[in-house]
Amino acid sequence: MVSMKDISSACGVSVATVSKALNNHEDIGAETKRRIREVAKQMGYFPNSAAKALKTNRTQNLGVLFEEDDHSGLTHDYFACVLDSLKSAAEERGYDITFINSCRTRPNRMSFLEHCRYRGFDGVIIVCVNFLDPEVLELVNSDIPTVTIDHLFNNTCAIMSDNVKGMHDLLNYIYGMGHRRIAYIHGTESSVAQRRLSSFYKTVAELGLDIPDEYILPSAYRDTKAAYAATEKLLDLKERPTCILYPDDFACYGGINAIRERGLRVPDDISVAGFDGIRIARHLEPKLTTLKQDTNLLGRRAAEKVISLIEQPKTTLIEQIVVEGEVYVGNSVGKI
Amino acid sequence: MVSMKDISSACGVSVATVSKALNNHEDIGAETKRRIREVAKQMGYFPNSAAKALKTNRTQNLGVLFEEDDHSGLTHDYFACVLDSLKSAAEERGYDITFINSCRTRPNRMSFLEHCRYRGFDGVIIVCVNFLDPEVLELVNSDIPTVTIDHLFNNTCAIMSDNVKGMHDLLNYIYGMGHRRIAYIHGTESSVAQRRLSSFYKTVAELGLDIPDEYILPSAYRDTKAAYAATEKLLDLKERPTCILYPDDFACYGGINAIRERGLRVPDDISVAGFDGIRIARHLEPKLTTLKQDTNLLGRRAAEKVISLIEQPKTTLIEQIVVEGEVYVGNSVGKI
DNA sequence: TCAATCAATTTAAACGTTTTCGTATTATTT
DNA sequence: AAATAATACGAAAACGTTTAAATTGATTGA
Repeated sequence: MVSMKDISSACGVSVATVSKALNNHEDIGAETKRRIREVAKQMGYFPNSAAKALKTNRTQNLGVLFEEDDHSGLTHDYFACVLDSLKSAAEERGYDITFINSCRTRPNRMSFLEHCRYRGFDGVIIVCVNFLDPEVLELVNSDIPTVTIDHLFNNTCAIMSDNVKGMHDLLNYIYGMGHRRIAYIHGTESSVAQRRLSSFYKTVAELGLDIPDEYILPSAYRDTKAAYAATEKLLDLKERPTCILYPDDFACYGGINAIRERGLRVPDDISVAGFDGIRIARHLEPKLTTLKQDTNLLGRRAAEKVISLIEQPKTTLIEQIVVEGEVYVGNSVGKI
Repeated sequence: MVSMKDISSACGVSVATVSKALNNHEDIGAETKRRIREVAKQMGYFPNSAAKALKTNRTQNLGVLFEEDDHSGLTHDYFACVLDSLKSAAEERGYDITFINSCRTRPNRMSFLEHCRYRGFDGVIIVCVNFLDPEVLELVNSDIPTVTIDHLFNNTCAIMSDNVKGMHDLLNYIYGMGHRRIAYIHGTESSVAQRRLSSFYKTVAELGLDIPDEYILPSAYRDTKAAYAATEKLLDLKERPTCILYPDDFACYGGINAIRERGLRVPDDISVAGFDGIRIARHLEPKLTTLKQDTNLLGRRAAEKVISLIEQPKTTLIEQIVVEGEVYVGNSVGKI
């Protein structure tokens, strides 16, 4: 590897001059600068990130925290899309992305925070994780610039997909299609689930709908079996709903299976709506009517925010950034 | 950050002794070692990876190269699953994962190889990329231990999903279900596509089938529209196939749409089979009969291989590791 | 003309490790 | 008891940078 020393010898200047020339400092003569840069390029010089990091305490590297346990992180379309966009946005700004989470069963493993310190991440983005995990809290409460996605801590920046407005819009669309008996099979155990559920209640109240309790059923995210079972319950009701909302698109297909199994058609006999807007749903029949979350913007905002926390810590607000989604109109919700 | 110096002061020994104690060198007394380690733990010491890397030229960090252009990398179920498993396997062995590819439009961006040198990756895994890209070649031809997935270079280790056997098994299954008129809408422009196609020809020959030319149609991967169009062509034939193979599961649903649009049912009127085994396909109707590639093993083997190239360069063979998939029997292929 | 200012460059220390080689102490052999 | 070997530890250099402070030489102002 060619180092600054090599360049300095080649140019007959000191290493300091080379460093300053390459970093475009003010106090180096224009001609010297030009010469050094030319030689550097020609010799194929590239900085050594480790040395730079050691000296500056900056790595230009961001840590990303993803849930490992159930492999719902990377392999979940929503989060994968967020990560993809996050990554692009970070790279545009010269930051690389490294995964934080190391498997928990490793002997002598580091905590998330320890791992971050070890690697010297300039900032951290927490994408999808159990937010009650003590290790996550430790990380969030550290002095490392942190941004969370879809979860609100009191001392970090959060990029939030607007689940409240999302549910509101989706419900209004469905209402607009003439539906009055709307059931909601909702996710559980996350603040996102809570927000959607309360937005559901609020919106049906606004719309003056009277939704019976048995129309509201809990079901895990991305669990087609559970959604199937919940759907069956709804179909067994004497007065069955005309439209069913699901925790997410994936689960929605579990519900569709239950519906079809009874010889009912979507959307002719009963309508369904998903949530997320996973891409494959646009290519299947029925094309899911769903709330498409703006994964691209979510990832991008997260990267931008954490980088500005790193680079302008004073002027960057600790705030909650809300990213709106939009109703994607497929053909799973019919007109009544 | 607490450093070795802090520990050395606290213990009244030299930094060298601390380093050796923590790295479990032979020439440090048992009691001293114990004491140093205890103090280190108690002071919350963790090594500084940058300093360590600077000194040892080892980062314990692997670079992963993913295609960016069409975002078919991270957000593609197959590759996401491979990455997920890759990541777990690497982390079990103490290696972290960082993305290599930085966006190509950046001014003054580094080539892949430059990026790897800059970050000092100990090894590289190339997952999904245009293998003809000069930058990829430069990387592959460098002295950095490299493993490719699903592509064979002459000088690197390759982890290959067994597309030949996969196609063979899938065809045999379909044949076993009584199908004789089997069409293949195949992917293009990759060695994977080539291998599958030649395995298709070989297998139909073995089976003594006579497949007319018009049963073989090209179509891009994951392109539902193209698959739809190709399917229509097949359905227009005077003697239509009884089963259609698709480049991948995603595309297969495009084909299913075309079939259903004509009032035909899968698998009663016509059968279809996918390739990949993306998870959602098991939750949809029809459940795709497909060749499920072993993404878990692919990722794991890749991580293991690159790490052994790093840690035992002498004894590690440059070889091709083949990972078999298996026919996943859904209900999209019917009995004839 | 002499000090003062300024621009351009260098010196040297520092970042936190690892590692070679040397030294001091103790144990073993003769 | 002396020589030798083994054991435990330390000194110092090195890795490739950055940066504060010092230095040099030229230019300016009075």
